[in-house]
Amino acid sequence: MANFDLSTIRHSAAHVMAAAVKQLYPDAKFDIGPATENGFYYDFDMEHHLVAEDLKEIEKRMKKLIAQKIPFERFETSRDEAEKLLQGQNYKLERLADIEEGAPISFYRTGEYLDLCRGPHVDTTGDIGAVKLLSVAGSYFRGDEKNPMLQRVYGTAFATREELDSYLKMMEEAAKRDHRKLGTELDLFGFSDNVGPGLVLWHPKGALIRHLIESYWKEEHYKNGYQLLYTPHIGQSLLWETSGHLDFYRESMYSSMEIDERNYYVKPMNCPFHIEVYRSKLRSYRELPLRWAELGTVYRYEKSGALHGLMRVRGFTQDDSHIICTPESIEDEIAEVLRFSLAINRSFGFTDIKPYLSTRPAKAVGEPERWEKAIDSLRKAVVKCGLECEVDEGGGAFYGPKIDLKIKDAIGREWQTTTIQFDFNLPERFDMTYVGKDGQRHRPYMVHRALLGSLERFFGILVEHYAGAFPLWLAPEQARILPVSEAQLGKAMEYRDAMRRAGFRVEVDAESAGLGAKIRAARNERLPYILVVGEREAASGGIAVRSRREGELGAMPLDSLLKKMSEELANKTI
RNA sequence: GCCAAUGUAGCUCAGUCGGUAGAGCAAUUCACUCGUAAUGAAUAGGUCAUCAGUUCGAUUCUGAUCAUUGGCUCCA
Repeated sequence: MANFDLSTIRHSAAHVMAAAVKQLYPDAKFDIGPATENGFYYDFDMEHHLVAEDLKEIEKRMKKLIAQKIPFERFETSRDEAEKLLQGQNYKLERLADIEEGAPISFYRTGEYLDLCRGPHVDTTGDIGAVKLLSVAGSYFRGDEKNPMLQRVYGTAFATREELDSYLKMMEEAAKRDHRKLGTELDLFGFSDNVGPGLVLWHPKGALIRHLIESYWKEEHYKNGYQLLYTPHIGQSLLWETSGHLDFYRESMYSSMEIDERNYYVKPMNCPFHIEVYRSKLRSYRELPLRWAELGTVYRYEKSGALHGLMRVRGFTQDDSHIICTPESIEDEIAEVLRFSLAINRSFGFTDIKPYLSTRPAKAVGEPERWEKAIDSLRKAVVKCGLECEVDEGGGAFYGPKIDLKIKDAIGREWQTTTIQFDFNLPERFDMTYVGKDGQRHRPYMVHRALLGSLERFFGILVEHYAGAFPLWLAPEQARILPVSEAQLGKAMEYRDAMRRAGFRVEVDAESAGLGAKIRAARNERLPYILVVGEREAASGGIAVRSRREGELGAMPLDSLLKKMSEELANKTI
C-alpha cells in the first residue's frame, strides 16, 4: 500500500462521507469537502436536518465503502460537459464557475459517487485507514452570513486505527482539562444569568490566582522600564468620534448613557485614554520612549454565538500597553518589547513560542515609508530574539503591521497571547506630537501591546495548560495540613501559623473524616502539598510531606519543608 | 446574529408515553478519633430555565423568550 499524505487521506475520506450521505439522502446538494488541520468536513444542503444519531449511520456506510476498496478515478472534461454532470448541484456549479478559464476541470469518481475536485486522492477507499465522524454544525455557503446556511459534518481520518485512537484520546484529555469544567470543579470563576452573558464572576480562588498574576505583571513592568496608568471605564462620545471607534466599531460597543446631556460610552479600548494622558502637556523627544501600561477593563458587545467560557467574553481586562517613541528608537523599542513579551510568556511555563508577522493590507492608513520602517523593525526584532516567524502578507490591520505570539500548551494546542501592533491611525486622529531636537513638531510612533491578551482568556489558557494543577507560586492553597485525629488539631494549627508567617498559603483540614478521605479531597483539589500530622510527627516535631510532583517524601522537620517550598517557589513553572 | 442540540438539587445525571420528581457526590446535624485516594446514620435541598397556550390537570405537548454547547461569522 502506498503511503499517502494525511491531508490526502482526509480529503478522500470527505468524498467517501459525501458518497454515504448521497446514499442516505438522495436530495442532498453538495458544496465542498476539504481536509482541515485535524480532519475534514463536507458541507451539504438538504431537507433532512442531521442529528448526532445520523452520523452513526453515515459512518457505518463509510466503513462499508472503505472495506470495498473502491478506486478513485480521475478524469478531465470540458466546461460544458462539467455543467451537465453537475446539473441540479447549484453550489457545485458556482464552484465550477470559480475555476479559471483554461485551467483543467477534473472530476473524481468513486464507485457511484462523482465529485468535481482538483485532487489528489488515495488510490482506493481502502487506503483510508480509520475514520470517525465527530459533529454536525451549521456553516454559511462561502462563509458569508448573507448566504444560505449549509449543514457541515466534521470528521477525522488517519492512516491507522492506532493514530485515530491516540487522537481521540487527546480530545478526551482536552475535554478533561476544559477550563469551564475545571472552573466549576475547583470553584475558580462563574457566570450568572442575572449578571449577563460573557461577564465573568471571579470566585475567591480564581481571584487569588488573578491577583498573583497581576502582581507579578506589575512588578515586572516596573522592573522593565514601564509606567502604570489607571484610566476610567467610560468616556465621552467626542473621544470615540475622534478615535474613529464610533464609525468603525459601533456595533461592538455598549450603547451610550446620557449624563448631564452628554453621551458617555463604556470603553472598548484603553488607547484613547492613554493618548489623552500623552496630550496633557507638550512632549519633548527627551522623554521618549514612553512605555505606559494598564490593566484596563474593557467591554465589547460580542455576538452571542461567539461567547465561549473565559476565552471569549464581553467584559475583560487587557494587559495593555502603549509605547510612544521616536523613529530613531523604534528598532530598539520593538526588540525590547518582543524580548520582554517572550520572557513573560516563558515565566508562565510556555516555552514553545512562535511569532507571526502581519504586513500591510490593500486598504491602509499611514505613509508607506512608515510601514516599511515598522515592518523592518518587527522583522529585525524577531531575528534578534533568535526566532523565525511566519509572515501573513497583507494580514495586518488597516492601521499598522503587527506581530502576534502563539504559545503551545501542554497538549500541543496553539493559543495567541501577545500582540504587538503599530498604529498609524490614532496618532494622526489625535494629532499626537513631540518637539524634536530641531525644535519642530514631529509625529511619534505608537505601538499597542498586550502581553497576555486578556486576563480572563489567559487564565483560561493557564487552567487548561496545567489541567488545574497550578504551579506552587500560583496555587491558591499551597499546602493543607491534615491532622490524623482531633488530638493533633492544635499541632496542625501551630504548623499552619508558622507556615503562614513564612508567607505560604496554608489551611488545616479539621473535618472529622478519615485520613484517606482528606487526602482524596486534597488531591482532587490538586494541592501542591499535603501535610500529615499524627501522633508520631507531633512527638518528633516533624511533618509528613506528600508532594503533588514527587509523591510521598516521608516526615521532615518544618524548617526543611519551608526551605524546600521556597526553592520550588523560585521556579515558576513547577 | 445564523444553523443545530441542550436546559431536572451546589455538582454529575436518572425519570415521568400528561396526574407537581429521584440517585450519587457536596452541604447540615449526630456518632466515630481514625496513619496516606471515599467511616456510618439522619436531615435539609427542586415553581423540573422563564413566560404564554392547549388541557380537568403541564416538568412532560405546542409556541415564544433566555442561557449554555458545537460550528459559521466576527475578533476595528
